[in-house]
Amino acid sequence: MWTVETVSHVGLEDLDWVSNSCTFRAMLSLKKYLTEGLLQFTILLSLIGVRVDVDTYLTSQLPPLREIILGPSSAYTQTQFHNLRNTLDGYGIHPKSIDLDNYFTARRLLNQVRALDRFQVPTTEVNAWLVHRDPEGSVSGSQPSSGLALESSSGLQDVTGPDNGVRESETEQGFSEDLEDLGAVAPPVSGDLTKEFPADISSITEAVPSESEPPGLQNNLLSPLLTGTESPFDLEQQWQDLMSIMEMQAMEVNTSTSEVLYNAPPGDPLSTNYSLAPNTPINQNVSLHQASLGGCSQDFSLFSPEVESLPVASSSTLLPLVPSNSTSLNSTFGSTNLAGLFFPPQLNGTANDTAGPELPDPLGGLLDEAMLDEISLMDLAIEEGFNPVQASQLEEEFDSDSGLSLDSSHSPSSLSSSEGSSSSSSSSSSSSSSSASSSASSSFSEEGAVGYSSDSETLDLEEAEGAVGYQPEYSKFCRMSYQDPSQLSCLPYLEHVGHNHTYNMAPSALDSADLPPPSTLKKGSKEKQADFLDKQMSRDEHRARAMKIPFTNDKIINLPVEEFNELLSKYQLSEAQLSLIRDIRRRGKNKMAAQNCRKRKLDTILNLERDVEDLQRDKARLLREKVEFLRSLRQMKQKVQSLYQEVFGRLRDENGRPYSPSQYALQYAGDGSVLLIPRTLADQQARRQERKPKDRRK
DNA sequence: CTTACGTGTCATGTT
DNA sequence: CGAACATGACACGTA
Repeated sequence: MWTVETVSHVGLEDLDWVSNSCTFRAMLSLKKYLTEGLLQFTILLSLIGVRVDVDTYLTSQLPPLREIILGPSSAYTQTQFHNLRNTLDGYGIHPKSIDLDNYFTARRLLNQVRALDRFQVPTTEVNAWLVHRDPEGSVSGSQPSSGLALESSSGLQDVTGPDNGVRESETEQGFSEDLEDLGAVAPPVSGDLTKEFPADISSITEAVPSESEPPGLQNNLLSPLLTGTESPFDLEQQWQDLMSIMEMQAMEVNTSTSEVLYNAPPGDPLSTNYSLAPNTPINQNVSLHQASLGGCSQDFSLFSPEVESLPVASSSTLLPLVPSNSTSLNSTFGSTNLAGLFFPPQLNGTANDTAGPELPDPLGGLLDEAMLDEISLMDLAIEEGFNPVQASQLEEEFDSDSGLSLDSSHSPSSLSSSEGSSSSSSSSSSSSSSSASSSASSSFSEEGAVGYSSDSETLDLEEAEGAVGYQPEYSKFCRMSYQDPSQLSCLPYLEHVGHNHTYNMAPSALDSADLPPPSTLKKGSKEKQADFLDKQMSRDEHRARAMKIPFTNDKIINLPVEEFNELLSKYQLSEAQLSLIRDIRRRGKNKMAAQNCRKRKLDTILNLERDVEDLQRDKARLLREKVEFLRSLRQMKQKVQSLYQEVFGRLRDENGRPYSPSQYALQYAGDGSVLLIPRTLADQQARRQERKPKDRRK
């Protein structure tokens, strides 16, 4: 049902409050929706110019696109202008958007996506166990100290100093728990190493996750990192998988971000399916214990001080395990720049006196991949129509190490983006149409009423008749801004105010009746003026005058039906007059309708332009966030790798010698523990694990 | 003269 | 069913 409605024809300066307002009007028919949807879609595509792959980032959650494709036209539906000033905070909803739920949902989800810049990693613990051959072949979990149980070594414990009591107790507890899990079920082992390990070694690394461990992300992130035996290709593959998972999760806007990041979907093959091997053969547990990753729950993306101090904290637990030849932890761990530790594949100086092959850098491939990904992002951003400012901004942000500044919705690049696009993509329409609309239609929106009055011309005419310097443009201008409050007299129902009704009188009578005394105007100018005024009159006005219609066209057009009929009944009118009056009324109303229609159409275009700009902003923001995530992930991996190397470098066999990275590797288990296993087994597991995600993904 | 644009009008469909 | 409204298409005037 349509009440007195009009188009909110907004100028650019009005977009703010218009975009923040929402009104809900009657539902249009499905056909209309489809028609309008096609129109909007077409306009949108043409406005975009370049292909904007917003769906990749926004799926279909943003109202504009969704509405365009699926349903109610947000921009091209009718407006109850009374509500136009109702504002909603923040992200623009289309003033005529019907689907408020969609809007709020999209808004909330967008906020959640924005919140992704806080990349949190829950606390977890890394328990490192030495798994190696026991010369005696009879080590069980109940005898942890028989082998390399360094934490039971009093000499080593002394290193920790007196303040380590708490950690020791923690260590003891974790140790015994792990013994239950691992050692207690470990059968006596003897003979060849590989034979020693159970058939289902992979189950070790897929062990049951501990409570403190997020099922999804943590394993996803860490498990591929700690299997240092994988080839760069494998790691890249895993990294790609990781990233795709992250992307999917990040874009899974139907669930909260935290849920996405922390709780993998129930069927997530990467997070479930962990089972502790019933018979986990451990020869000797020990050497490293509870090398903690706790503290990672802080904002990881920034590597806040807490996180930076993490290695130090863990080092204190490591200290008792480490013989005297360890390097300073601060020098190796506290530094943010871990590249030196990292990329030289050799373990740090403390590690290796064995001339084995260098430890393959398990993360080099990952980082390279990350770099490539980021670079490709940059290319993508540039290719897909971001203006140079945006692109350079993106580049700057990526290059800068100053942390994350992801509040990009109002970032300079966003502003420049919108400005740039509005000045470039819509230069023609926004410069011309917006200027036109801002003058003509802003008042239209302000006033809102349809109150078209063909009388405006008449009024101008009449006013001009009394004015010496009549300006031809004035009539037109008044017509354009007939909704201006100052033009209330143009409104049909106020017509009687200060309005003479000699409009339809014969020109001669009109002249004599209305014009100022002859003293002020010469007859020649009077005639000229009459001619001019004749030209100013519309055709219908001329016709009405010719047919001697006894009332104004304005009344004919704008009077309500009853009053209109009443008016007609007061006069004796010929059939030709009645027909003309009906035509005048019809045409007049249609004229108003056409004007409204055009304003609405223009408004639609402006709104679509704004939607496009919003989407481009969103896309740019999401791209920046993605880059930030990649950076955070890279930093986290560096940390993990540093920890890995640190832990590995401090492991000592029964003879106090470090383990060769070519023969042993630390294996990350799902329950947070870390096992030292022969590299051959690690390779096997890596291969096995590598296959699984691929199969699952299909 | 051509073209783009604004406007009015008509036909037709919708509310 | 008629009035009012919406809109595509066309005509016309003008810069």
